[in-house]
Amino acid sequence: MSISEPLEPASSSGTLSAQYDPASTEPAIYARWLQAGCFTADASRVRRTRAGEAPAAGRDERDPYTLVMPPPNVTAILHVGHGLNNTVQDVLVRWARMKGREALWVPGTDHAGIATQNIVERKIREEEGLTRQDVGREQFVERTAAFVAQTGGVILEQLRAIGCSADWSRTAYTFSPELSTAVREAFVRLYERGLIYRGHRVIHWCPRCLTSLSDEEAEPTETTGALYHLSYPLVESELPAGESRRALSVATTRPETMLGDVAVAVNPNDERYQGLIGKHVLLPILDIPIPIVADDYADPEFGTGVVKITPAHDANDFEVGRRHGLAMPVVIDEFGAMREVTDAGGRVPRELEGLDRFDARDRIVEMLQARGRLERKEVHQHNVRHCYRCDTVVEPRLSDQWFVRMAPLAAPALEGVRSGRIRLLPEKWVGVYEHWMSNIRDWNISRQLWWGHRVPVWYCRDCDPPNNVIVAREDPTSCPHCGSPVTQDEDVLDTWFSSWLWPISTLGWPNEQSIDLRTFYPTDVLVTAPEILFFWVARMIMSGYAFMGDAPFHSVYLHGTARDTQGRKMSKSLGNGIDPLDVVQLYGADALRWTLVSGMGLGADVVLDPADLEKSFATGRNFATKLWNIGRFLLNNVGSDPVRPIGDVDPTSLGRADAWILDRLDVAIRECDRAIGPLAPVDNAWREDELTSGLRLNEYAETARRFVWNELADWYLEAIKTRLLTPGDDQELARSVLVHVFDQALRLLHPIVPFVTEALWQRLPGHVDGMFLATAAWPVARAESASALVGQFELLREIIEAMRRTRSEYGVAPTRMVEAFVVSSPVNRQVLDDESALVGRLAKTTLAFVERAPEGAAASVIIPGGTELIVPLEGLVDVAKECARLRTELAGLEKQLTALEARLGNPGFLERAPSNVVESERVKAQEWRSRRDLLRARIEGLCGAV
RNA sequence: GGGCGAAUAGCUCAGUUGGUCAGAGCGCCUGCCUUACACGCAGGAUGUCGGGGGUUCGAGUCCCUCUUCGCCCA
Repeated sequence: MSISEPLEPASSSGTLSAQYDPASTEPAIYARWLQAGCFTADASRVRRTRAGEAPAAGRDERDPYTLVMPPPNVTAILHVGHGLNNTVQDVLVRWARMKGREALWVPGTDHAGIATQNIVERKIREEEGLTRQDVGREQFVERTAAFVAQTGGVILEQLRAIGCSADWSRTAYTFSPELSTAVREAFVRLYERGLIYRGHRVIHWCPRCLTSLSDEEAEPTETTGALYHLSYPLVESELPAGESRRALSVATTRPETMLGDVAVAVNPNDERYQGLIGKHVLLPILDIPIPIVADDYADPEFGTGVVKITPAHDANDFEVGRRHGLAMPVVIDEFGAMREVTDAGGRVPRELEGLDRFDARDRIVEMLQARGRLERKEVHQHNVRHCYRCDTVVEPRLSDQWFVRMAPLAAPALEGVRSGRIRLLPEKWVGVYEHWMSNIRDWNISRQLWWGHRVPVWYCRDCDPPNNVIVAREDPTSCPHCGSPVTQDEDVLDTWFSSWLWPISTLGWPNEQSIDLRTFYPTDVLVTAPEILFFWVARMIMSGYAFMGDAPFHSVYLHGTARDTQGRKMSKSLGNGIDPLDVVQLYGADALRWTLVSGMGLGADVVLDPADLEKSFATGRNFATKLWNIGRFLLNNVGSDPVRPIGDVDPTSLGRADAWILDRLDVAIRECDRAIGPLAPVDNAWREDELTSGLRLNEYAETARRFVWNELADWYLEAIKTRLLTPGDDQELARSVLVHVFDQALRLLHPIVPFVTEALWQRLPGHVDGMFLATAAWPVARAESASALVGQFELLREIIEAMRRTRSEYGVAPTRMVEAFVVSSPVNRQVLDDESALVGRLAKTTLAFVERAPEGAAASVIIPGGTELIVPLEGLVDVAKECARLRTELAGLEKQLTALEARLGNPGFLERAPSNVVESERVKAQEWRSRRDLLRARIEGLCGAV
């Protein structure tokens, strides 16, 4: 298919089908966009004023607008969460593109260390009955890479089906050679700055994945467990005189770790235990003496105030152990089984050896009970950390790991948000962010996995520490100090250590001369879910400052979560997910996108019913169909002959409806602009009032919808139907205005529903082949000017609506013509007289102008502005009912008027309220008074007395 | 245990800096196959803005408190 070919060969009748068919339209349009390069960013068009760079003269120059896509796992398949996330980004990037920015949306995937490794391990186990150890590291990595090459990145294809306008020519992958270079460079630089170190401490360990996890990856889950109260006997020979206790009671949730106990701790200020500090208790089962130490960590309020210390199996105990120089016996192995691992000679009884930690817990409790050392067991609520990838209970484990020293990195990142360089939306996340940043802990970045970036550290066989550690950009073959052989560290890096570089690495860093990096960094908005605020967003901000000296983006848009009707997060395991591709197939990508965008307040969750896609996505489908039908009407009635450009239309020739819809268009454009907000801050920092403004995608959607549906279709289209049928100048005028406002409406809507708008836009009369709505200009509102015609059309709408209400209230048959009397000012009378045909068509009413309301039974309405409408409706109007209705209206009005007049009579209000408010209240009071008087007169006339 | 946040129409939610903001969509009720659209058109109903107190000329909108529910961190 060629770009210049019409989208759909004109059918014999020249009309479109009554129903929009997204399935046949969307793929064709997407293919054209790609073919035309609509989504490919051109760095050479970008004006980026950097020191020493003069903007090139005489060229199409734009400011850049950059988004980096949160990279989905390379093995992921599209779910509605991705749909939501990427739709938001696509709306923004399409909007920016239409605003004339050089828009770049960088797509890509994440190699996802644990997740991908787990998948391939499972596959090998299922298909060949082998473990990865059987396969061997080198082989395993090769096979994983092959698996990724073969099946990975499916999700990026799927994103095209929902219309994502990413620049596929720049697709990135965290494990590509380029991005791997960035990872290594980042590691080496941080190491050189003293910000990466090897630490020996207790970390989170997943005994299933066999790797360490960062604090963020070990997710706490509220769990009902047990608190065991154990009795540790005091060493009697040491007891001070007068000590009556024979044992100390300690409470623990993990009795199996007692095998690794090396002390019990009490608070130094706890008077109950003053005399016992320095003495010993006998560790039950093992019957070895361990000291009673004083440490602030022991909380006098918790349990008995005595806490057992197991340095190798609890992070807090580890700190206590370090402070007191205690031994650190390791009694649980990497698989979570009881075993004498390190410094634990004789601590694991033979009968427990090799027993899983949870089985061992039961056994040990039995053993303690048998010895009379279990005092009691109580139900206990506490948080247990689980592996975020496989949900296994995390085991604290003493080991050597690589850490990033975070405090120095956090400082500028914290300041970036505090100073307004970066804003977080919704704003409530700022507090969460600041709290985390202010209490930041070092980041364990080493993983005992095979799938990932190998830690660029080598150890010399012969040198002594610390010279034996070699951290290098290029793989060394021998020790630079002594030439001896070197071996590389076995660990790989946390996947997030590559994704925290995403905004810089995808643009070419560490090559600081990279055109993309110089052109498109910093990026603009980061769109993601709050769940990964710490995992990813905060760390990207830190890396942006650390490596580029500037924030990676000026806005962080944290959107809500897709949930089912019971409020549960959609997930594969719950089976309550929605496949966006199902929705695309059934109703089209536009329906999916519209539903998501219009239903999503800033940061609010989107509730969908996975059991009823029709109900969930009808909103979007119906809207697309409505647009389609507006287009259909337009094409059928305007034809394909070119229309006069709106700029060439003489403004004084405009009719009331024309002036009105053009005014409504301006209002809609302004409101859309305000809702979606400023593209970027001026001078790199948000003003106070801008910190929370914009990115209200749902408001933008609603405004655009209201314009095209409730104003353009419901009123303008209806108003001009006869004009379009009658050849002549006025027909030309109406054609011109209609095509213009629909064109503008399509532009406003395109970022949200790109397919149907593009399909219609390309069919508008005068469309030049090869032009795309995707790259057309965003509408600009005209300068504000108050045309009398606009108010006159509003009067017509009021009259028509009043007539419709009256007819409906009295059950007048829809087809029956009704006569109504009008009492009004000469100006309004002239308007109504001019437009009698319109009123006749839209309200099925003929108007007769009178000086005063005629006598007799009639329904009546007072239009704002003082025009009276009296509808006789012989035989239908019930005078009593009408009087009651009018009296109710009058009562309500008088009540409000009383309150208003009280306010205006209040000196406090007059003195302290802004003058414009007072003034508008005065005007309002005047209007209400005259309306009240008219109502009273009407009631007197009809009902005799008020 | 600490911190943050939310409670607005039957449902899902808007409501930026206090001054018609009591709103939208869906749902519901009534009447319409009006030659673009029944995935539609016209009309309609519904809220003590969680309870209580306070500040203010004026409060869903600010403060305090209670209740309920989320999230994050220990």
